[in-house]
Amino acid sequence: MQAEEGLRERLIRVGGELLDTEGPSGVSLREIARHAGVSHGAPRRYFPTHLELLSAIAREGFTDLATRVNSTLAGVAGDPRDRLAALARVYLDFAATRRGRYELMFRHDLLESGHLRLRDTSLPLFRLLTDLVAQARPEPEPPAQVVAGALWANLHGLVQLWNWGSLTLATGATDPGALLDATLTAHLGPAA
Amino acid sequence: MQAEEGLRERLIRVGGELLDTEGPSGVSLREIARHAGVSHGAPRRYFPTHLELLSAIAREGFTDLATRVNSTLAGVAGDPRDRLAALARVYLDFAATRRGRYELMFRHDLLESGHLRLRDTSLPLFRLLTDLVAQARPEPEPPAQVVAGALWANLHGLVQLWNWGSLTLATGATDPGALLDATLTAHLGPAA
DNA sequence: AGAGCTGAGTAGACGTCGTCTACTCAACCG
DNA sequence: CGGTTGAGTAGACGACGTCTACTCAGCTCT
Repeated sequence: MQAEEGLRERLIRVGGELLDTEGPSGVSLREIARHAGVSHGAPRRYFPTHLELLSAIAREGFTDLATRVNSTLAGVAGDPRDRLAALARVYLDFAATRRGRYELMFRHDLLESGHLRLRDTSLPLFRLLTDLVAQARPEPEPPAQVVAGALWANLHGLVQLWNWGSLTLATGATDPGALLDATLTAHLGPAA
Repeated sequence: MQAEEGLRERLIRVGGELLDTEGPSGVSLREIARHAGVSHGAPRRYFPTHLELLSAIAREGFTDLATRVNSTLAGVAGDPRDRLAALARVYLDFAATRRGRYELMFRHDLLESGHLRLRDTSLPLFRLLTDLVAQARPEPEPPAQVVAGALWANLHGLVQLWNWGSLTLATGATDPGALLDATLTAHLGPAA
């Protein structure tokens, strides 16, 4: 049984669904309101501006991603390299299946990142990544933070270029798995 | 002496300038027309739709990037590793100084990538990258195309996250140089 | 019980946007 | 000199984000 859902939660939910089905351009304030069954002015009570509604949806996306990562990692004990690979796969899968949300999450021009403390939800994820890198790569140089940054950038770029279709065209690959393996090997050394 | 500039070229030019000064959201069709000193309907004769004007601007961005890369590479002879590093630096510099254009170039939701043969201008760049990788990394595995794809993804992600400010916050770095070095070393092996 | 307040949502207006269409008007051609 | 064409203008349309005035049910306080 679901707890009764207020308009605020409904707007976030409907907005997220619309984002995945219609893409970021189809998610106007009025369209979300229509799908939620309220007038176009109603969202204003909870989200003074379109930006803030979108930011709330993005925020929910980050917490959702964090939840998935954590629950996946709970099931992969042991070798930090394997855990890192699992994390990367969850990341790619999230970006593929919740594509609209993922795009929004990194469209900083649409987000009021500062005010809504969006980073509070993305920073723990990065810390987790850094910790795993430090465990998987005992060498002190370059620092784990730097490797983690490069690795994250690589994952993020992989997703972007893949979703855009550039990598399919350029490398002829049919799924990003091979590129993911190359990425992990490059940053962490060969798999055990 | 400049050849006389038609409205078509003027729209692309002021659009690009506006993009760098105001960001992607400020570049409405009407705003470009205003800055070009024509009525809001005038662009329609050359660009039937807003999308096509933006695509033309993005296309010009790709050819500009290619020009910069080629002229830089012409001045860096010898070691393919050095040439690759130079290419990467030009890429990052382009993204930083012509930030608005760079953002647009990878906003596939705003671009009619297929129709305008946008990829015709980006594909040669990737071929160049692949060739340099093949020269810099004689090992056959993983294939140069895969390494080049991963490297490009890494560069692209580096730019995105850097411009967003995420990497500054997460890694404490003050410029992306350290991450770039780590990236190149990861994908190509240690520098000579 | 009845008056007054409050909070949630409605409805209409405003300016801007992209697009469409009808028009002006100078240049050119026979 | 009449007619055509091509470049740009001007006004309309619907959709958008925002703002503001309003309704109206539910609550409290005597």
